[in-house]
Amino acid sequence: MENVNSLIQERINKTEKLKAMGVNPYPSGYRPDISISEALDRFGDMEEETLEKESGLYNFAGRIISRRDFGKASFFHIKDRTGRIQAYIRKNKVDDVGFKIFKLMDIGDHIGIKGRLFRTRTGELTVLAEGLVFLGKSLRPLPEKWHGLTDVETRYRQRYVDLIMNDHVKEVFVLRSKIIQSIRKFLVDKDFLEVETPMMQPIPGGATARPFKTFHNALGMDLYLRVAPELYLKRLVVGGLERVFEINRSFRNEGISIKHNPEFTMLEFYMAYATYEDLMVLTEELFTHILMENLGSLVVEYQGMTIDFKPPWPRISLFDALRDTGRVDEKAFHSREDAAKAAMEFQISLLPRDGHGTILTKLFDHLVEPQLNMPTFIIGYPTEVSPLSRRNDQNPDLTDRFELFIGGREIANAFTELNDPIDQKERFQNQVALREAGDQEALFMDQDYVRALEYGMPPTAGEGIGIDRVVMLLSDSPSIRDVILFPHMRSIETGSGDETFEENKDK
RNA sequence: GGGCGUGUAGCUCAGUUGGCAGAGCAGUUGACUCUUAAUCAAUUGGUCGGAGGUUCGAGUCCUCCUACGCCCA
Repeated sequence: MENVNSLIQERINKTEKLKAMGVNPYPSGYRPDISISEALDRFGDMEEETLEKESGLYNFAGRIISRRDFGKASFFHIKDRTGRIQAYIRKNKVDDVGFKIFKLMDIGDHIGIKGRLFRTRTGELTVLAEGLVFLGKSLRPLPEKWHGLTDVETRYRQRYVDLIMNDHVKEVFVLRSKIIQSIRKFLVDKDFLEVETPMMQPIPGGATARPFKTFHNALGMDLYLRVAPELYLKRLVVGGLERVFEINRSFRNEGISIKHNPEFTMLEFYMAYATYEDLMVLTEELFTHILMENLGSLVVEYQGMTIDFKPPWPRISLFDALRDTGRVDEKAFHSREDAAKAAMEFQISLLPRDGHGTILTKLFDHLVEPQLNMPTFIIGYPTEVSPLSRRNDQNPDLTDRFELFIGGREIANAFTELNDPIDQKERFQNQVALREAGDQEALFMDQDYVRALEYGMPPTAGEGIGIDRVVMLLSDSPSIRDVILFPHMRSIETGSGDETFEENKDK
């Protein structure tokens, strides 16, 4: 158990004193009748004389976040979800017991204040307390008032403290929620149906990525956390749900970085009778909608660069983008050997099983992707790296697919869906061969998905958009951890008594 | 997996050439009924991330481990 330090002990002692006075340190049932922002909005601009006449008695509630004590009076600020306001308590305005209770309160405690508003000599709108209710004891001291909490590890591990101390953090997560609402509204207005598909899947699919594995005891079977909802959503299109979308978590058992969290949120949507070209237009429309609704502008400052989202966005083929760098020999586009040679020049690690298309895509990822700051559609992905995409009619080695890059990162991936069950089965077989050759990211054979296609999927296009990355762009956040409330961290040594961990270790 | 950096009081941080572990804020005690980083006086608080080593002596030097950050794979 953790050592109880003197600061916590001091607060426990105060709690005991409150109890001795007959005060419940954790009461329930108190209801504020005005929020802080409401009070500020309604009375903030009022002249002092009007304020005196108009301001009635209100019940406020909030957490004490600062205090300036005098002998028989005190100024302090309280904070609720909507804002912060100053309060003033005077011994002769509340009774002796009330003031004694206040003296036992600390920064961090929750308090209910009955009072009316006035303006101090310095002009700040302030609640003059006529009564107070103790609403909840905080046993741990909050970080310092001036520097606040800056230690990133503590900010992520104890997000609750981060949220108390850093208003900007809360704003990011409010924006995140609003962005998701905008997306939902945009799609619902276009007659898309929101659905939920399995996160625990017997066969993981829909993306080339390493999955997490778990075990269902009652069924006696392995299950995987999904790496994408794709194959289930497309089964629904086969079933006649011609426009579907899902916004939820996917899981990838890969490294953690500034742009990767093991669980992340993705929007995937599928639209029958549409092509990947239609989706480029739709994507521009969607981003315009999100940006105008939440930021009121199509121009965004991100980490010192200015990103202009005004459509149309350039569409460049992957090979052309690679050519345009001028850093890859033309021969690399025509033979695997020369592509491999080019990759070696840039110290890109290759595997013997990597085909020509894979090598060129790796070159693109290395040389082009980080440079694509303005919204850019890259089209013409090799079939080899696109096992679920429809082949291009002119060139079957390429697919009807695009990825969207913004701020040097992949934001979206979309394609006209492969709805030829025979071609799909062959693609799966190629993936299985890669898996057998040791590629842990390769797709599994999914017979049921092939069977679904055999019933006939209408011509369809689908897209996945990384929500976390979109929120990063719109909130000017450098790390994905800044837009995920509880990002993954290594667990701190829990000691030998952690039975839950021991029990699951063998699985 | 590799490289660089960081870890000292509840929080934010100093700590010199290896020589008594510090400051501000918070806390405690006292004064104070218009302050807002309130003020004034006094004062408590430490597994210097962990283990080992070098040394008369280690927060400081060395090795290993650990967590976090950044870069690379």
